Amino acid sequence: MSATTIDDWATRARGVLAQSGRRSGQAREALLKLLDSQTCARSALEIEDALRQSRRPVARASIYRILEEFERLRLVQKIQVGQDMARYEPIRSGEGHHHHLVCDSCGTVTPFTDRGLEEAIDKLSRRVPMQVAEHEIVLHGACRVCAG
Amino acid sequence: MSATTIDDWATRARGVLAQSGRRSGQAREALLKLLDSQTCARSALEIEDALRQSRRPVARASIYRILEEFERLRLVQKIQVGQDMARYEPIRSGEGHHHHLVCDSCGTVTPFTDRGLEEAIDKLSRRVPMQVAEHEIVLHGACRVCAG
DNA sequence: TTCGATGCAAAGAATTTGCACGCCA
DNA sequence: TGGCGTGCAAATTCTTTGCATCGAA
Repeated sequence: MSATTIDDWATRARGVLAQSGRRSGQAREALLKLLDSQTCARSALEIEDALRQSRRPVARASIYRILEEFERLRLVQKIQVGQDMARYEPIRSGEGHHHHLVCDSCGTVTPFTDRGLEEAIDKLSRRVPMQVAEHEIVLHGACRVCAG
Repeated sequence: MSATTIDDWATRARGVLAQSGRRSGQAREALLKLLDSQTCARSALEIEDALRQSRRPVARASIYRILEEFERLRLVQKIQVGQDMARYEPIRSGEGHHHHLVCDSCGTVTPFTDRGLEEAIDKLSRRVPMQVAEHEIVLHGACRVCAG
C-alpha cells in the first residue's frame, strides 16, 4: 500500500538491466524512456516511428532485439491483440495492470481494468497444470463508434 | 440445457454457409471436416499438413481464404497464442468453450475451462464501452514438464 | 454455360539473422 | 583495447493477392 500511484518502471528497469550483466547503450536507453512514457501497448513499428521523430532514432532490428531482452527479463509484456502485429508494454507493479478491448471493425485498442477478473484469474492459476507467470485477456467486438 | 454434450458444429456450419449465398467446394468441405475433428486450436500450416496427408489436400491460399470466411461468419475463432502464428478453432455452442495455457518455454498449448472466469467476463462485458462478441484468455508460464 | 471456388506462384508485411563498425566498461 | 551493442541489409516466415482454371448450380 506504500506504493505510489505509478511505480517508477524506468528506474526499476535500469536496475534489472544493470544486474543482468549486459552493457547499456543509447538505443536501449531511448527505448526504455519511450516505453516508460506510454500508457498502453505499442507495436514495434509504432515504437520505431516514435523514436525516429525523437532525437535518437533506433534501427528496427535493434528495437526487436531490445524488446526481446526486456521481455526475457520480465520488464515488458508482449501481447497479441488479435489482428496482426505484436504489441509491447511495460509491466508496472502498481495499479497499472490492465487488459484490452479490441474493435474488430476499426482496430482501436482500449485498456480496461477489472478486479473481479483478476481474482478469478488468481484463483484459477492455482489449479491449472502450469506455473502461471502472466496472463493476457482480450475482448473483441464493436466499439461505440463502430456499433453506431 | 437440452444441448447434447457436443453440439454438431459441422452440421450447423454447413447450414450457415448454405445461407450465406456462397457455393460449396471440396476444399471448404475438407477444411470443415478437419476442423470439426479437432479439440483445440490449429494453425493454418498445421491444417495444411493434416489435409495434405488426408485424401483431399488443399492449397495454402485456399486455407487462409476459407478460414477468413469462417471467421467472418463466426464459425471459427482466430486466436493468437503469444508466440508466432495465428490459430483457429470452431466456435461450438455447448460446453466446448475454453481458453489456453501457453508454455513460454516449449510452446505447448493446452486448453482449460473455468466457470468463475466466464462469469467475471460476462459481468464485465456489460460495463465496458464496447459491444463484446468474443473473448480470448491466455495464461503464460511454464508447464509441468518445463518447470521441472 | 456462368460465375464463384480453388491452385499456383509471386507479392507483402512483420520479424529475425549475418556481419561490420562504434561505443561502453 | 576488447567485446558487446547497434545499424544496415538480406533472409525467413506467415499471410495475402493476382490470375488462370476447375467445378457447382
